[in-house]
Amino acid sequence: MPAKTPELTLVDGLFQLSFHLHGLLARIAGGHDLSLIQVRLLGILRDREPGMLELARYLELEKSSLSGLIDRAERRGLVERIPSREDRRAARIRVTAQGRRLSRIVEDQVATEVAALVGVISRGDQARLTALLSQLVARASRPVRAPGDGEPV
Amino acid sequence: MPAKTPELTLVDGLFQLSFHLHGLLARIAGGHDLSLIQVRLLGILRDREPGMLELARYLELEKSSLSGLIDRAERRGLVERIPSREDRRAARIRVTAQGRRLSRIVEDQVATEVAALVGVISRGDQARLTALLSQLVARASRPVRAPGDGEPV
DNA sequence: TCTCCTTGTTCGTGACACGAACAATCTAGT
DNA sequence: ACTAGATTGTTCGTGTCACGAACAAGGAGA
Repeated sequence: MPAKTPELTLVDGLFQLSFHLHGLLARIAGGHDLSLIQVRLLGILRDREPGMLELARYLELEKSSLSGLIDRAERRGLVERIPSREDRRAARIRVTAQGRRLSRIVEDQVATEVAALVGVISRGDQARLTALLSQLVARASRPVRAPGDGEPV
Repeated sequence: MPAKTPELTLVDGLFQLSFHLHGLLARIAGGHDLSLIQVRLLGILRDREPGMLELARYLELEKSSLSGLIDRAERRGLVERIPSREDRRAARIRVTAQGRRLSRIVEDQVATEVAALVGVISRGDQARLTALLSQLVARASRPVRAPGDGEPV
């Protein structure tokens, strides 16, 4: 493995930006007494009303981790447990009006800051960057497949 | 599904990629029983031997948070506290050979996976992406200064 | 009915982070 | 030299987040 290839610089750039964005998000969320995971939670609940297990899959958490997370969010009035009528074990998680409001505020603030950040490059470059990122994200969200694997049927 | 503004799509792309990279790093680190913060710690110690306060600044942590972090890393033989001879309160933190080895393994694995990820775009596009990221990172790493602030003396 | 599966909680453990309070030491002013 | 204050790092109590094991309750199929 050669030491200083152009790829390494790209890797560095990707991670530096990645850490910066995470820090930005954490800082803004923290300003509203929210953690990253809670922001993700509210984001997911924006257009869904999942059960605990479903929510655990979205967040890639164990179900046991979720109980406490929802407990704390519910205690703060951000979400509520809606008991299911078909299945008396189950509950659906719904974001409250307050949770939605808070989520919006954070989103707007993040969008503003990131817009300021990407404002340093030209419109055309922004479009190019968007296109490049789209390709990477598309690849990233596809499960890694061993070479020679065919398309799943 | 055309978005309202191109910026929003760019923001989404940035965050999706950012989360993916964080997850990738966390997954690889976890495979070696390391947390993200410990990987960062080892990375910083790669070419430094800072005191606790200096290290806290690098990691953006409170000094009290660091004691436990170093305790755990030291217990696992990844770092060691070197008592300073000039100042008997202070200690410098040094990565051990084992810590360096582990850090290398993680770095290589990450580099490999990210290289595979960026491999989906052409060499030329990789260079373009690197250039664009560099601009963003340069902007990001400049501290935001309030209007009227002078240079610190 | 009787079993097995599913849904969600509880409990114990541990990493991580913070602030307040503390001990030890260094430094400056007198 | 001596004292007052600053600096370095730890300890302690608190809280969030995450996990796995064990559990209760309800559903579903034989």
